[in-house]
Amino acid sequence: MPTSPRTAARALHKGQQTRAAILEAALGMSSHRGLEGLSIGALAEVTQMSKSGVFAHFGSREELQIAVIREYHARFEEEVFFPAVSQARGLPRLRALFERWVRRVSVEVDSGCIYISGAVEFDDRPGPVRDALASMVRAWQSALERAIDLSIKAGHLRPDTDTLQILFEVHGLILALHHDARFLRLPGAVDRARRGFERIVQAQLLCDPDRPAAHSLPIPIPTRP
Amino acid sequence: MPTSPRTAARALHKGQQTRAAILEAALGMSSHRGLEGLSIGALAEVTQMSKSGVFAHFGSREELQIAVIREYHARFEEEVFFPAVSQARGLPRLRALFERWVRRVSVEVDSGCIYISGAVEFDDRPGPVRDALASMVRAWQSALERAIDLSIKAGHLRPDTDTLQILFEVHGLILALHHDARFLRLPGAVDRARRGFERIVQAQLLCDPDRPAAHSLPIPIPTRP
DNA sequence: TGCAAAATAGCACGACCGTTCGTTTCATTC
DNA sequence: GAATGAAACGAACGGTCGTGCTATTTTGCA
Repeated sequence: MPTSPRTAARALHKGQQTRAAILEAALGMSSHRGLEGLSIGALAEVTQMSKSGVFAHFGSREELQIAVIREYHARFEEEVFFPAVSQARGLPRLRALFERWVRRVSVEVDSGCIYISGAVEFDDRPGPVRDALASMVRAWQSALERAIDLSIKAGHLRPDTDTLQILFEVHGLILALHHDARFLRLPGAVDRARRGFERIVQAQLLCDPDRPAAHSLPIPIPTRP
Repeated sequence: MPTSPRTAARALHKGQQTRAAILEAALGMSSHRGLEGLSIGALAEVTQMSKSGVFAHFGSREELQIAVIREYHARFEEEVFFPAVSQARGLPRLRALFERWVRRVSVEVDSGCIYISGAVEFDDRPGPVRDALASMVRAWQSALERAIDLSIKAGHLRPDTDTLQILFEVHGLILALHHDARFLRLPGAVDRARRGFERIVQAQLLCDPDRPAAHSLPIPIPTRP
């Protein structure tokens, strides 16, 4: 297969290639230590490079942090959002979104969610990093908001449903899951989150367009390549 | 009033006095920057002392962090727990606990809850700080657990109520409140938390021993001396 | 194959970190 | 007033941090 060298789909130039490798390591590091725990020196050690070599790819620590946030967002979309929007509008799609979100967070029991840790680290530290983080979180929240709205419009949820209230409570379930599973290391938090979700949905249910219990969705467990 | 100088109830010796002042400043600092953001140098600047002067009172940064956690816990108890246990067993007490918890977190919109930020900072950083934090959080959670259990035993909540599930969901509401109010700066998060709590309680209600809407409890707003 | 450009290394800087140590200040007691 | 013990200071240490510089190597294209 002849690849035109400059714009070839996958034939990254050396620079972009190592940049991607650095970003990969940075993603792992900030999942563990948080975005503030991201250190160029430690990153250089992991990637077997010099500090300045790592540094040159991003120009500043702040830019690196923002790049990490963007990369995390892209992966989150790919793993949670995109597969779920292939489901039918309304409750099935909303269920798929939540289920994949739960799975993502429970996979992250050993690595942490950057949205959640970042929200705590930057909640009163204004600047471009916080802005980037907040805009990503808002994007995800309005995606959920749309899914809830569609569930109402589709007649799956009661028309007097308070969309933002549902969003608030569902988000709370995820945060509690992250807290209990990751900090307290309690078992069974995943099921508690799922049961909480079902309880919220049941209370607003008009008619269930899906199987009654959504505990075993036929969604294949996503594997990261 | 003659005070015997050594064991006088309130006449703290100079050492304990400045130690308390340092702790006060440290509490404020770690509410804003997190326990990891606590810096002896910055603390010395705030308290108008030398770094080594501050240091000597705690022996290490870790000990300082643990002292901060203990102090935070004591204040949390005094402000949330103790006043609430004066309420009648069962739902009234549970409502009071939640309401005071909500108020505390919403006051902390400008300063942050150490339990929440600490959980994120130390979720995979083992050591004495994490242990201290976890034991305080667990203490608070089991206090809530007891209150929920008493609500069941008192016949206020259905006997088949899953105590830990309620605890999980209620905790999620607080975390969502902290996230939305503090990071996203969304208005109305406090009411969303209250409505979420009422929804959870209503679903498990046997007979309401209190006024139907618990939005305006006759609890005086606690003011910190 | 050669050459420009991109990528990386090496080194040093200033700042801040927690910690140590010897000294000085101060209040209390004999 | 001298002696004693606690409290605070000041300077320094070794370390890590992000960030500039300047070489040097590597890469990709003519």
